[in-house]
Amino acid sequence: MSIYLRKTFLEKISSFYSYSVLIPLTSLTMGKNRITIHDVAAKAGVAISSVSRVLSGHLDVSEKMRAKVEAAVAELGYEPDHLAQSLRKGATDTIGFLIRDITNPLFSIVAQSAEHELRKAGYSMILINSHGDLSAEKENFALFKRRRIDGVIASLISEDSPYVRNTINELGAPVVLLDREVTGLNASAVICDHAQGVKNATADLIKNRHTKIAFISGSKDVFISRNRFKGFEEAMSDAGIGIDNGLIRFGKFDEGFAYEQTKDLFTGQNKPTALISGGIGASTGALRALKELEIKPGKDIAFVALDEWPMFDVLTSDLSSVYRDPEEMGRQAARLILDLIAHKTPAQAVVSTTYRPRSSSKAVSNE
Amino acid sequence: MSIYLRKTFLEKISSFYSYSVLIPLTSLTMGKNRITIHDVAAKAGVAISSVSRVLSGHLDVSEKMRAKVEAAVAELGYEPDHLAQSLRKGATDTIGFLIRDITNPLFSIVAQSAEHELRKAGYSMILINSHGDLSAEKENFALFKRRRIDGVIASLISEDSPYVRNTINELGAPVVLLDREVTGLNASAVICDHAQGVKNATADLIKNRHTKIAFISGSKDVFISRNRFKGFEEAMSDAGIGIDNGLIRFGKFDEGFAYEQTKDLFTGQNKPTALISGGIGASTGALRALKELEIKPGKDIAFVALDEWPMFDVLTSDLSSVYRDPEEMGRQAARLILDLIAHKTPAQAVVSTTYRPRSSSKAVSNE
DNA sequence: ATCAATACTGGAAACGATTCCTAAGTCTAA
DNA sequence: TTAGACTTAGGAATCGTTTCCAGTATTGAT
Repeated sequence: MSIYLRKTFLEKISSFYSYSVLIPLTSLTMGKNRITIHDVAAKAGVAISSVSRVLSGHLDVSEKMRAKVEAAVAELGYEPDHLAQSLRKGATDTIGFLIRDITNPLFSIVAQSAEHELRKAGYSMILINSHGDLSAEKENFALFKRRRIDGVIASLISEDSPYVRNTINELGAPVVLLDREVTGLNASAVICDHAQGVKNATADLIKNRHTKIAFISGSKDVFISRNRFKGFEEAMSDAGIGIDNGLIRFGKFDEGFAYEQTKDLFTGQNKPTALISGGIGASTGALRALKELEIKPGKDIAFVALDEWPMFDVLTSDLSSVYRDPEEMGRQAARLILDLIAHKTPAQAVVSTTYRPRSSSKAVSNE
Repeated sequence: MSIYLRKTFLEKISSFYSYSVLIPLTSLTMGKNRITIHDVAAKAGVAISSVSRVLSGHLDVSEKMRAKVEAAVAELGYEPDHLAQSLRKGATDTIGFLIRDITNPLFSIVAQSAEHELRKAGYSMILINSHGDLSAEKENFALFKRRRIDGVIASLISEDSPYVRNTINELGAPVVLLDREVTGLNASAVICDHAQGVKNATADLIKNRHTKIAFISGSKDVFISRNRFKGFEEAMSDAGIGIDNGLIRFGKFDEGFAYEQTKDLFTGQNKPTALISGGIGASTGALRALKELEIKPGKDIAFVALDEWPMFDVLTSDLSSVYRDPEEMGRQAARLILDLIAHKTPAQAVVSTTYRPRSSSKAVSNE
């Protein structure tokens, strides 16, 4: 037996020589001499199945065997090949993270937080960006499938739709969605309770005698916009103030849209006295427009940004905000995907939002 | 409209309970019935080797064979298993990206930009964070090795050292380093020409009659600090101004260090009239300290931040900066690692920095 | 001392592809 | 018509593991 093994070992050794003669450069850098379970078995004089058994902590191994194998492993510095393990076991210990948009620093924090959490559980994370492109998103799911990812955390472009349902079903792996409501699927979700924070923010503006409050957000078809607007509506109706539809601007999430709408709002007939802008892109656009119009948030008008971005508190001129904790979102997403992999039933995690009043919302309406 | 919204919201609340009732079936979605090359071969009535040959575009296949196989592939919707391909080919088409620190939004942009570029070349990217912890960094390299990554892009914690050399050599895959000088290795690097931008910034401050310019940066052992300081020194010596060592503060990259140093500088005897802070963390700390001291950058003192962060231009009170393009860094890193994988010789890419004067550096010294 | 039960171990078959080697088939030329 | 060259297709080995199955050695009971 052991003779046979030794023979194959020598054969392997000799094959290294022929390789290195043929390709001296690559073999030097690429560490062609990978140590495999065969080498360990040969060194210890046992069968490869025994090595595997020891390493995977199987019950039926004698102390002598365990000692022999562990000595050989230590001496050779053997580490199992994750690739081969994956192929055999059918699990890659890898989670795909699909991010929708580069420009949103919030999501990169979510991603990194999720990565940290997953790593603790022995998983790695593959990060892919869709660049806001729907066909790229579909392609990315296909890539995940080919790579036999164990699960996906996704910040989707599209909303609940047959398309999403198909894609997720075809994937053949559990999915956690960020800020999306998708029903009737084997998918969990991390949902933010935007409404609560926006409601509090709006109520605070109303307390400062604002009634003409403008509201800019992305597409109305998307959960996040609807949910934010819901908080806005509730606060207004609680105060008995009618909503002026001319001040409500749904459209796109990008900076350009918010920029134009803000310009339009504050150069028109019916000027608002306060502005709530939904999303980081939108806030950026709105602030840029205000700057050009020489309107000072906190002085000339009241302003609340929905979502914060890195260094928000230090760097902005004391902007009020509705805050959600991106690290918490990442942690929850990781937890949910691990639960799904462990065959628990899908669930939703709700992350709360909090209104953080700063000086920009202190401007009092004098109308 | 609002009725619709309220309805979905209620659905959401109740979904905590209803989900598990509606969908008890995890195995249905888990697609156990994977289609393999065997299935395709059987369907087409040919050998699996022939299927492989067709799919890999090998020359010696007849038209009839190609048609048969392609029909079977299309009908079954077959997609090759990337895992099995990797094992056989010895390449995983995967690049590891090692990021040093979550808190730096600049690097998350670098990562995403690199990912975009690598994806175009058929590679995926695994993202791992070291959280500034040296032992975690070492572990992460080991993980990459076990996963048979084809190459690594790394923003290292440590500087050129035997430790780094060992780690990289043991990895057995090419490496691209970000902002690090490591010599005598099969490693490429993306290096930023910090000196140039800092020199221009300093010269501008000098032009406004500043001579007492404070300089805060991280550890002096690190390339980025040395290189930045070099630009500072050059501008000062060009102007014939001696450097006051009491105003130079090397230490750590974190916010806390810069905060303390700034407080110390501006409450001491020998107050500077201008401040250059190196790195995003440092700038944050410095700005926070200045805010507490009620010193206004651009009015009471001149201020230049090294590196920008997302939405820099809109959100800060017109801070001057030395800018480097993180997307360009990502692109260069991707290009370099692909070159190394293609067995080209290691190279360095130099990314330039530019001084962006804004109002915060316009304050003129009146001493 | 013999037999059954138990504890370990080794061999071999997966996992899903690629690729080398060889054999069969086709075609041209003598 | 047949030998030789050239295509084309199939079989089997391989990548590095895990895991099932069967076989041997050991133990305890009768």
